[in-house]
Amino acid sequence: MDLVDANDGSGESDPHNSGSADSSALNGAGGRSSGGGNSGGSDPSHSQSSSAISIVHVSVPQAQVQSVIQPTSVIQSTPSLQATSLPKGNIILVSKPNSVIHTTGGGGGAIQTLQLVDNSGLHEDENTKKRREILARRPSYRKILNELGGCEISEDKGDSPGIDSDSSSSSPAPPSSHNQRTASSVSISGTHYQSLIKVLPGGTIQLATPTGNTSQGLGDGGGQTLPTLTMTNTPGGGAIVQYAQGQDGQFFVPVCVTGDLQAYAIRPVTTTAGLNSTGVVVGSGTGQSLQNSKLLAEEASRNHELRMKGNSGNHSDEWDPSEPTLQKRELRLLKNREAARECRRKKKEYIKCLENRVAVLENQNKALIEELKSLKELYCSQKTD
DNA sequence: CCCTGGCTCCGTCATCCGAA
DNA sequence: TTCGGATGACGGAGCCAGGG
Repeated sequence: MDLVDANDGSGESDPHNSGSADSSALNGAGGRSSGGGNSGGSDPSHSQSSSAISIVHVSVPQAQVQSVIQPTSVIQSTPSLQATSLPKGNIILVSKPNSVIHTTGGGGGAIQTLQLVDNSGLHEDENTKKRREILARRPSYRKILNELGGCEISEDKGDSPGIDSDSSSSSPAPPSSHNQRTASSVSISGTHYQSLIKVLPGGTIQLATPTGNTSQGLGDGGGQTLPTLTMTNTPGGGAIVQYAQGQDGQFFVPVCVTGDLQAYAIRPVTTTAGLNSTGVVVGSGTGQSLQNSKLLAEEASRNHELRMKGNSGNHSDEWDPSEPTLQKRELRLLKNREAARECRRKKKEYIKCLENRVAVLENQNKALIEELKSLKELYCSQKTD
C-alpha cells in the first residue's frame, strides 16, 4: 500500500519570517525552508509519472474521519461511478499522483475506487519553471495558501472563504447546520468550472452531478455528468468538496474554510496562459476590488472636502500649494488602512487554516497509528495460527 | 477603586515586489 | 522607472482580569 504522507505542503510560514512578535504565530507554524519548502503535494517535481497507482485505504472504527485531497491530484471521475459512501471511520488521504480513493465497507465490504490521475507530469518543465518563479518571489499568505492548496483565504469579507460563489454559493454553515449544499460555477480563461457541494448530516460529503439524476444534483451543469463522492462521519459534518470540471480535467484542491470546515478549491491541471498563478477560483474578485477603490477614492475626497470646509473658517483665503499632494496622501492612507485591515483578516484566516490543518493531521496521525496497531495485531494473530 | 499587565485591534510607515 | 498592493514593524487605544 502506498500510503501517502498527508503533510504535503505544511511548510507554510510567514513570508518574511521576520520573527517579530506580530508574526510569531506564523513563524511558529513551521518555516518554509528556502527553495524546497513549497513542495509537497503542490510540487510538480514530486509528481512521479510512473503508472503505478497508489491506493490509500485507512479504516479505523470510531476514529474521526478526515479527508485530505492534496493539490495536483486530479479526481478523474468515472461517469458510471456510483455514489461512494465511506463508512464510519474511513479516511481519504491523497497526496500523490495516480492515487486512488479507495474505501471498503466497515465489515469488509466491496471496494470502490475513485482513481486519481496527476497530469502535472505532462507539463513538468512548465511547472518546474513556474515553481522556480514562485519560489523566487516573495510570497503572500494567499499565494502560499494557494500554492499549497491547503487553505484558501477568502477574497471578500464575510463570505465563505475559499469558495467561489454565485447566487447560490455557500456561506460558512453554522455548527448546527447539518445539510449544507453548494453549487457554483465560474469561468476562467474559457474554462468553465463547476463546484458542487453537499454536506449531509453526519458529515457526508457528496459531489453532485449538475445535471445528473442523483438526488444530490444541483442546478445546471452544462451537460456534464459528474460522479458523487460521499464521505460519512466527518467531524462536525464539516467537510466540503468542490468539484471542478474544466476543459483539461477535473481536480480538487483542499481548502480551509473558517470554522471547522475544510473545502477544496478548484485548480486547473495545467498552467494556462490566461490563468493567474494560483488558479484558485474565488468569487466576486476584481469587480469588487475596483469598486472598493472607487469607494475609497470617493471617501477620501469626501473627507478632504469636509476638512477643507472645517478649515475654511480658519484659513479662508489661504491656498495650500500642497493640496493635491495632501489629497493623494489621504487617499493612499485610506487605501493602506483598508489594505492593512484586509491583510490582518487574511493573516487570521491563514492562522486558522494552519490550526485546522494541524488538527486534521493530528487526527490522521492518530488514525494511522490505530490502523497500524490493528494490522500488527492481525499479522501477529495470523502468524500464531 | 485604582493600577498594571496582557491581549487585541487599528492606523501609519517602510519596504518589497509585480505590473504597467 | 513608476505605481500600487501586500505586509512586517511599531506605537497607541480600548478592554479585561487580577492584585493591592
